[in-house]
Amino acid sequence: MALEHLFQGSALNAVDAKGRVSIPAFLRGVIERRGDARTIVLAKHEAFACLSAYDPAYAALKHAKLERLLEKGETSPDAELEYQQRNLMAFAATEEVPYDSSGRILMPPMMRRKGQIGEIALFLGTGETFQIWNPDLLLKDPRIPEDLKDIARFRLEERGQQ
Amino acid sequence: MALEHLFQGSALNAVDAKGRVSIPAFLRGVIERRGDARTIVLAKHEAFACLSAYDPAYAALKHAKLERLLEKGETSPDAELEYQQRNLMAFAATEEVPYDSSGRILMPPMMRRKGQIGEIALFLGTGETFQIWNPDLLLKDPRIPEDLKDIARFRLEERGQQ
DNA sequence: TCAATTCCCACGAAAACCCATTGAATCCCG
DNA sequence: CGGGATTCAATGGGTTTTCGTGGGAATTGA
Repeated sequence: MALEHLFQGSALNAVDAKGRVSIPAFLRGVIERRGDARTIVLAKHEAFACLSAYDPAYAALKHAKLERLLEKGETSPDAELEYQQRNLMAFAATEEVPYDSSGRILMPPMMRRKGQIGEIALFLGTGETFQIWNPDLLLKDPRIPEDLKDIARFRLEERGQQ
Repeated sequence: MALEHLFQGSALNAVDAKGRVSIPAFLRGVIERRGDARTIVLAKHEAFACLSAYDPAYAALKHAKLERLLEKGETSPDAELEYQQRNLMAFAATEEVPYDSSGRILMPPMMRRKGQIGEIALFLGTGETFQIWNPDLLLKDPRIPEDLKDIARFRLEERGQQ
């Protein structure tokens, strides 16, 4: 597998009154290098109180990964069911949204609620995908490494001083 | 693993008013021989009060290693969480910055603070990666071998005489 | 018709780009 | 071997472009 271009870095962007958010340029760059889409796929993260996001090309890859998992651990009826459930989550519970010429998406209301995103969205690159957080929720989560919280605090501070 | 080209040597460069720093040419040479990118990845060093830097190719290698680890030992929820945490640290807590035709990067403010880099940056090659130090902090660190501090002192002296 | 969505333009700050200078290292050729 | 010429690296400064963001006009649809 191994994707050539990886999402990395962090940024804090505003969600305006219309629900628009700029996808940071450095993430858009990766999306457009991976494929020629100007679109992102949004999903609720499986483990954290945030959204998971990626490009359409990655969605296909993810599907292939699930298939492989099934074929490896197959024979068990549990595995089959789990596969069905994962597949549902991977595709039905996601939304694909395009970004405009200035790099903004219109955050879908359902996703905004699922991710509990308020007026400010924290973007975190995680390699194959990236995450979108309500920064306050990240700071509260005990599973998040302290060093990363420092970064979130720095971004908040940076923005506050303007 | 084993990368063919290794970072070595030391240099002291200025950080100007705009936050720009020249990446020493001998380090750039290694980056461009490893891959064809003209960018470096910056991260806070895990142990020292400095920054760790490397090329994107090395970052991808690191990622592939993590992936393999997960696919081998997965299913345990602990393993899954640890994977998430490592991924966050490896990608969200780092920044990728391009250098221009004259070999300079714009040191991101967050990294500059994390590494406590002032007006002068000390570059040290360490094989697979290189480090960027505030020279004063290096001289103060008791864990740094005296011989290395001598090199730092020499570089400072060299520069002072101009 | 009114509300909501999409499109378009505008602005300020920041980043990327371009050019110029200096000093050091290297080359070249007698 | 020496010394002038040439190249390259590091750095300073100005200009252009991009990015994130707000707001208004146009369009859609109930």
